[in-house]
Amino acid sequence: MDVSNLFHLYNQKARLLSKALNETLETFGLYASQWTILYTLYHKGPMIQTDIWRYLQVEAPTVTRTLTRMEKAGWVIRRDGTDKREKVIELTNQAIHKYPEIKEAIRSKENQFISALSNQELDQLRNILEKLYIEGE
Amino acid sequence: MDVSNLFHLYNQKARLLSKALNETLETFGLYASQWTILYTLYHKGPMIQTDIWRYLQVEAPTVTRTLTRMEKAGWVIRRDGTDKREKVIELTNQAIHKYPEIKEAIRSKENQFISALSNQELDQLRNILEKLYIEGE
DNA sequence: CTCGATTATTTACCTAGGTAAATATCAACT
DNA sequence: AGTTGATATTTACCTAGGTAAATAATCGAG
Repeated sequence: MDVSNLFHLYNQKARLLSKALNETLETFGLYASQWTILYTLYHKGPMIQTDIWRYLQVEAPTVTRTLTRMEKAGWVIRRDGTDKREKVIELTNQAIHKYPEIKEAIRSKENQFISALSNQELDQLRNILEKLYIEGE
Repeated sequence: MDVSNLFHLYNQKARLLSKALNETLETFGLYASQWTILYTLYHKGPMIQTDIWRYLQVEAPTVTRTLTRMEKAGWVIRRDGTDKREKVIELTNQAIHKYPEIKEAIRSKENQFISALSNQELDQLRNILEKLYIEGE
């Protein structure tokens, strides 16, 4: 059995899910990738950029750029750390204030995505995703 | 149970899988997204651009750009259709010749990705992915 | 204390995806 | 035949991800 179709399907769905989520977030002037940073900062408090990209498993330049856009849009503030190489990132009051509303919109959309799945299937999916073997991860 | 982590995990794996596949394809001077077009043309023969993007479920400009890069790299040829609006895309001899070797490299890598999964889990994954509900799809 | 290595961030350059709008061609109808 | 509407592709402008290399600041050993 050829497994290529499976990965093609996987990637296709990933794209379509992001696209749909971006449409939902458009109302808030936010993008899915920015939301993952907002979400992380909301739950973990102020963080160094390095901690953010390591946690999210993306590269440093990706976070630098996304934070620049988020700063411009008023979601985060960049503060110099005591270690002058570091930048401490924290949410603005506006971001904290709007968080619950955005979170609810996303919860609703995500529930729509999985509306045809049983709890057992959700467990299976999580389990399978964690078992994917990616070298160097 | 919050389902956000599940989607975060899903997207993270999607990124890491693409990254790993791109590393494998680097030897051939090819990228994962270009491979999906090469693969499609190899199996379906010459296609109009519109047929390609509808089949792959991406937008037209995405295919325009990727084909431009693939043409420059010598993987495809763009020919004018009888309908002068259309461009017929076909693989070069070079692309057809190299296909088996690339296909094998990908097959090998993908088998590594799923090496910890049973056949039952592969079926489950395919089934779950197809059940994801994305409006407008 | 200074010099070399390490670490944090940024910059420059690449692929890939999206939307909105411009072009160009075709089709169909009066 | 000319006009109108639809279709195929492209262009311009945006976000997001990656690598390699440049900067800047810190750390540690001698």
